[in-house]
Parts: sequence; structure tokens; C-alpha cells
Amino acid sequence: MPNTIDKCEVHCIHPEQVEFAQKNMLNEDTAQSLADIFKILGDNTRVKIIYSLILQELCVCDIAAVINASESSVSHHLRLLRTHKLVKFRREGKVLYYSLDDEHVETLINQGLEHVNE
Amino acid sequence: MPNTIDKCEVHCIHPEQVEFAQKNMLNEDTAQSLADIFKILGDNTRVKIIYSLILQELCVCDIAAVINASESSVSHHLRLLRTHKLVKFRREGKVLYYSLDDEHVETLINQGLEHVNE
DNA sequence: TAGACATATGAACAACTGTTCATATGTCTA
DNA sequence: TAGACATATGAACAGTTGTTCATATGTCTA
Repeated sequence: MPNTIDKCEVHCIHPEQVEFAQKNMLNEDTAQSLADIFKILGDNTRVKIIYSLILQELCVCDIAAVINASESSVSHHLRLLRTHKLVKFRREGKVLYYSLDDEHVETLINQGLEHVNE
Repeated sequence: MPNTIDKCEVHCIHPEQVEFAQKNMLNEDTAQSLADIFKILGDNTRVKIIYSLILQELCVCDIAAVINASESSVSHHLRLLRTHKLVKFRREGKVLYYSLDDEHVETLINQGLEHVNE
């Protein structure tokens, strides 16, 4: 009974399927969070950083050497990955060792690879 | 014996781990393809389009109604999703019905949701 | 405590992306 | 064949993003 749906400003051909889809739709926040995660993974450099951390932890300058990027660039990316809980780090003296924070990340990467290699 | 590694322009602290990581690193093309897939998924509107297609096929204007976006915007996004083989369509008269092209996509979305909802 | 070193941070800029508006294409029906 | 309709496409513009360069922070050692 409550008419939460549109006010007829939008034209659609199959009102029932539209209503069904809307009932099952992600809420705005979830959709945004989901897009944000993928956005983080949607960069060449970050993909390589994450991939380099699957097998072992590495310090910043080693990551930079592995993926052939500047340390500054890597550091910026690591901050982003950190704030989104994709990587964590431990300090040992001056050196920060980064590693993956979440087993989901590796799963996502592998799932993506399956799509790429199909 | 072959010295394919750097020419010492990059400083790194743990040469062995770096070399190990480089041996296992994604090649440039794969990394780029992987990033490209995630980039596609890294947009609010596209996430919602894909999600709306998990349960049923929908035509363009219905998708637009479901996610509350303009038909033009949806059409642009669908083209992108099409060229990357994430959705396919069938024509019925004037109407184009879109659906997911690949079961990997749904898996990726669900895996992403797990990360978001942890 | 000074200097070296590993890393972080901020500002700036070019490159890229998503939306909108206008217009084009392709299909149906009268 | 003309007109309505569903969708596609192109151009343009604002907003976002990744890199670089310069500088700051924090830790160790002499």
C-alpha cells in the first residue's frame, strides 16, 4: 500500500519486473561501498602491489622495486589500501612491512583472474 | 645467470624477496586486464545495473527506472559492460533485453559484498 | 643530538571518467 | 512510407584520479 515508488516521471515498460528489481536492489550505501572496493582494485599499480603481497610481506621500497614504481607512488597507494583495510603493516625499526589484511582480497583477485583468463 | 633484473637504479632492502616476488609477478598485460575488470565494477551505477540483472533480464528503460538513472547514462554504461563481455542482450522488436553474460561477474559481486559486510 | 635513512604527506597538474544534452539509428505500426 | 518509440552515439564539461616533486615525520646509530 505505501507508494514509495516513483511519481511516474520515469517511463518503464515492465512495471512488475521493475518493482521486483527495486525490492531486491542494493541500498545506496551498500552499492557505493561495493563500487568503492572495486574502484580500489581497479588500478594497475594497486593490483600489482596486492599481488606482490599474496606470497609474502614486503617493505615499501621492495614493493617499489618489484613493481617498478616510485616509492612515493607506492606509499600513496598503500595509504589508500590501508584506509580501506586491504593491507596492514608492522613496523620494524625504520622499515614498515606490509601484508594483506583480509583473505577476501586474494579471493577477489583470483576470481578476477579467472574472468580474465577465460 | 642472466641479469634480467634492474640496473641498480632502484634501491631495495631485501634483494632475494624482491627477486622472488618478481618471478611470481603478474605480467603487465594480465595486471592491466585485471585492473580493467575491477575498474568496470568500480562504479556505483554499473554495480547497480549488474545487480539488477542478477535475478532477471531487463530492458534499458526498465534498468533506468530501477536504479533511477537516465536512459542515456544507462545505455553508455551498458555499452561498456557489453564490450567487456559482462552483459549480453537479445532484441525483441524495438526492445533490447540485457542479462549477465558470465557467471564470474555474479561471483565477483558476491565476493565483494562479503568484504563490505564483514 | 646530528645525520642518515625509510616512509609519509601535501600540492599541483595532466589524464581519465561519468553525466547530460542533442542527435542518430533501427524497428514497429498505421 | 511516415511517425512513434526504444536505444545508441557523440561532444562537451565538471569532477576525480594517479603521478611527480618537494618536504615532513619518525627511527636508528654514531
